[in-house]
Order: sequence, then C-alpha cells, then structure tokens
Amino acid sequence: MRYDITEENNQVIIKNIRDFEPKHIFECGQCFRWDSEEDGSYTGVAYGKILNVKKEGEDIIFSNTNLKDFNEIWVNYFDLETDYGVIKNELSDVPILKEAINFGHGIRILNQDEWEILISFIMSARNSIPMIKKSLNMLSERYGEYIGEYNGRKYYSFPEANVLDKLSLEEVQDCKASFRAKYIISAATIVSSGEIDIYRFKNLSTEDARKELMRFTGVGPKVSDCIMLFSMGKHDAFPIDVWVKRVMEYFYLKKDTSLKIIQEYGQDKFGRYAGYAQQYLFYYARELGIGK
DNA sequence: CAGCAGGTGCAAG
DNA sequence: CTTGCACCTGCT
Repeated sequence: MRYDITEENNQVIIKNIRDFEPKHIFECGQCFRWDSEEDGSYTGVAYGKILNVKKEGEDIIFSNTNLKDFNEIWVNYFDLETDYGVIKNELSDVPILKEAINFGHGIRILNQDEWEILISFIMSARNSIPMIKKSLNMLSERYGEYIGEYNGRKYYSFPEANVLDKLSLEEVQDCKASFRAKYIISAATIVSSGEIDIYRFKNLSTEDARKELMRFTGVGPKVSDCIMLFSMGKHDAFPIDVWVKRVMEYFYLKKDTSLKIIQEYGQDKFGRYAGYAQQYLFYYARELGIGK
C-alpha cells in the first residue's frame, strides 16, 4: 500500500489512503475497546497505548502517537499493508456482495491481541455489544494497568492472564460477566499456566487453530472463528453470528439452514477472503436490519 | 409485568 | 452427528 505520511506534534497524518473509514472499522463488531468522541473520532487502547483516530476530509489523523509507534504498532494493527482494493475487486464478483462492500467500504480487519480477543469473544456469547464493552471496561479499570489520560478520561490496559486467573468467581461476575465468569477464569488459568500457548496459533492452519481454540470452555465454532479472524490473521475464517446467518439465508440460502451448511457455503463461495466477506455482510445486515 | 435477544455446554435421541 | 434446552442480564 502506498500512502503519504507526516508527523507533527504528537500526531501522525496519512494522506491518500484508500479504504479507511473509522466508523466502519470500529463499529463492524470486531473490537470493543474503542469509543466514539463528539467530533466523530474514536479513542481506544491497544498494546498499552492510547490512540485517537479521526478522518478529516481525505486525511486520517492519528493523535497521541509518533512515527515510531505508528510504524511499530499501528501499521500492523490497522492492516495498512493490505490492499483492500484487490480483496474488494475479487469479492465484488459474488452477487449482492458489491452492495455490502459499498456500504462498508472503509472496513479494515484489525490485528488485535490474541489474549484480549479470546476473553472479549468469550464475553460476547449470548451478549449485546454495549454489555460486552461495559464488562471489558470494568475488567480493565479494576484489574488492568493504568496507562494515562486522554481527553479527560482515564485508560487502562486489558488485564493479563496471570492477573485474571487469581480472581474469584464473584469478582469476575461483578464485572457483569454473568455465567461467562467461570469460562474467563478457566481460560486465564489455562493461558497463564502455559498449558495452551495461544500466541502459537497464528502459525497453525485455520483448521488446526480452530480445534485448539475450542479446547477452551466458552469457545465454540463462532467464537473461535472471531478470535482467528480478529487476532490471528486467519482471513479465511467465517464467523456466523445471528446477523450473518440471517443475511446468508436472506440472500443465498433458505430459512432455517443449519450453521454447518452456511459455514461450508461461505467458505466455498468466498474462499480465502471469507473473513472479509463476513465483515462486509455483518455490517450491512446489522446496520440495515436485513433478514430480521 | 412478561417476553425477547444472543452462542455454547451438555444431555438425550 | 444432530437436536433441544439451560444459562443471565438489560431492554422493550
């Protein structure tokens, strides 16, 4: 990807980048720790840093950062090396997808931390996005490290596995984790003990990573696909939540199709770009209420 | 007030 | 291997 980049007083500004829309990126269901500001920008924490992202005209302004962090963290985090034009071009041949891609044209799939995403998507099971965000923020405020203040708000890192594994069931439930609390403590124990090394999974095949992930209680087919897609670079993963199920049935299949069939259909139709297709379809379906 | 949304685990077919 | 139900909380 080619884009022009400049740095000035704690900001990095990118000009001439295509396919980058903060609203699409932060509201397509892949992340929970970014919040919109009054000016339409988004502030969040990743890899121990607070960042604000704003689109002004055709420029993307990254505030509270510098060129070093930008190159070391944010280029990879925002998947800036990937040319989405190539992906869109290929996927546009599939019926209906062209409309979904136009609708969410600025989506990028973030490369997030494996541990944070594992817990985030265990938390997502049978839960709403506002509640997931609330729970993850409570966990971070109470058990993460204080990072600093930005725009009048304090920010905390996501707590490590060797912190969460020492919490009681009640302490995790108090963060509104509900019946998922036991899954979260179990995952923290498994990860901090080294019994399973999730940071190794990005080197496995999608199929093997999926099997390994499902060894965690609270991680089924959908959650494992989300973890692989959003933190392990497995762009052929195809997570099917209720919105994707609805939109797939609405456009391509018939009602009450089993998840297994939809999964096979998606993998077959969208191939190595199934994860990107899933993101465009999810955002399209959810924002427009398709199939509901 | 009851009804509903939302993935996974677990038991039973 | 597939199906049906319980899990828990906030919102309508």
